Amino acid sequence: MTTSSKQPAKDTKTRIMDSAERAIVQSGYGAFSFRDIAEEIGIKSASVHYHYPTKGDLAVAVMTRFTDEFRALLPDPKLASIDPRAMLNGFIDGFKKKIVEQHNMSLCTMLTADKHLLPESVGEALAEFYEVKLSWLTQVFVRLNNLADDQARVKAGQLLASLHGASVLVQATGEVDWFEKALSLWR
Amino acid sequence: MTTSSKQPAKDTKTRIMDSAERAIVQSGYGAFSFRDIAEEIGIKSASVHYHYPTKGDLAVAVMTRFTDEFRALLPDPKLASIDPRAMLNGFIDGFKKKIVEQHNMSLCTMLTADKHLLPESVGEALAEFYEVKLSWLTQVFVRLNNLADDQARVKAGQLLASLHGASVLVQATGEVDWFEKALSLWR
DNA sequence: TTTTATCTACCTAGTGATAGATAGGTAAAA
DNA sequence: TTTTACCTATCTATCACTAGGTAGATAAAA
Repeated sequence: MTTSSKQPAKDTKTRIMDSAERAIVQSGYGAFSFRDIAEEIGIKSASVHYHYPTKGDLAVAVMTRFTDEFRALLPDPKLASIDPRAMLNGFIDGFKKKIVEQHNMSLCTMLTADKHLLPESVGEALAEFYEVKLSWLTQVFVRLNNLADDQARVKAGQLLASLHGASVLVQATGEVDWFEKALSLWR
Repeated sequence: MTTSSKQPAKDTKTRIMDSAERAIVQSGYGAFSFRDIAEEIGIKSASVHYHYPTKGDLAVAVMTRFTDEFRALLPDPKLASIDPRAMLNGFIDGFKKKIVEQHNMSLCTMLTADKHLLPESVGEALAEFYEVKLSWLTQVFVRLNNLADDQARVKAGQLLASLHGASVLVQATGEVDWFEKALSLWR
């Protein structure tokens, strides 16, 4: 009774972002439309513009939310109670879950491919996301392999490339096994 | 004088494919148009449809030509006169040239990202290209590391993932250095 | 307690631009 | 005379985006 009768399931802004994220991940920035989103959640496209004036605004909101949720999932790399190996595997598993189980490429890979079409603001949100991943992985490699910062950052880039490239392979061939094969170097 | 006066510089079909390939690589399948291509080469969009009835036909032609040219550049993996290490480096350098110097992602990465939008025929041409790369790399790794076929194919997938992932990193960050960093594992 | 004003979240109806694709014509080459 | 390679002109669909309106909630003023 007292349990938040003010919260009507999910608010419209959230439902719009959910739909947009799914559409971008599936078809890219150029191929998702306000009309499709509106239809999916049962309002008119003009009402989507009410919440997010432009397509760029919506994409930035999606990307920002994604980055925040992602950051929240990452443990502190310095946390002594977690083995850095386990952190790495957790990171890889998280990526795998997104691309293999949902059967598409990651949000950031899709937006990167469409970078020439993006408003600058979306490009910035995208760059920030890569920086979050790179700096977290760098810290983990520093701990795991006793490396200097710049050396660890190179390794972070290598792993990140393997992950993104694995998603390309999976998508292109339709064979999900390629993910584990491509990542077996790191496990 | 006798040098092919039949070949008037470049025929229209070729110029259309050149323009389409550049456009796909730069902006993806969804964001290249018959109108843009027509304007670029100085004819009308209806005339592009004369040569390639549908967008899918044009994309298949581009992808097929790309695969053929690519295949022609690859040396026979069994050729004793070439060190397999050198073959690998040549492969990586070829990829690097495409994505770093031309400053965009590869044709196949772009089309893979847009796979949900592609006519089936384009998807098939794309899959064939990946198979060409994978089987060539597999043969090279068999020779280089004395591996069984299936083990070598896993390594081929790992390298291919690194390459494609590196192009994503370069595109996302704008820092071309990421290519060599991500590939340093393999050189 | 009623009125007035404001805000939220949607709507209808439309803009101009652009997309892929087609019908039908023309002029030159084979 | 048929084919080739282009053209003009147009079709229908869809795009992002906007103007202007409305029902309902909230809240301050009378």
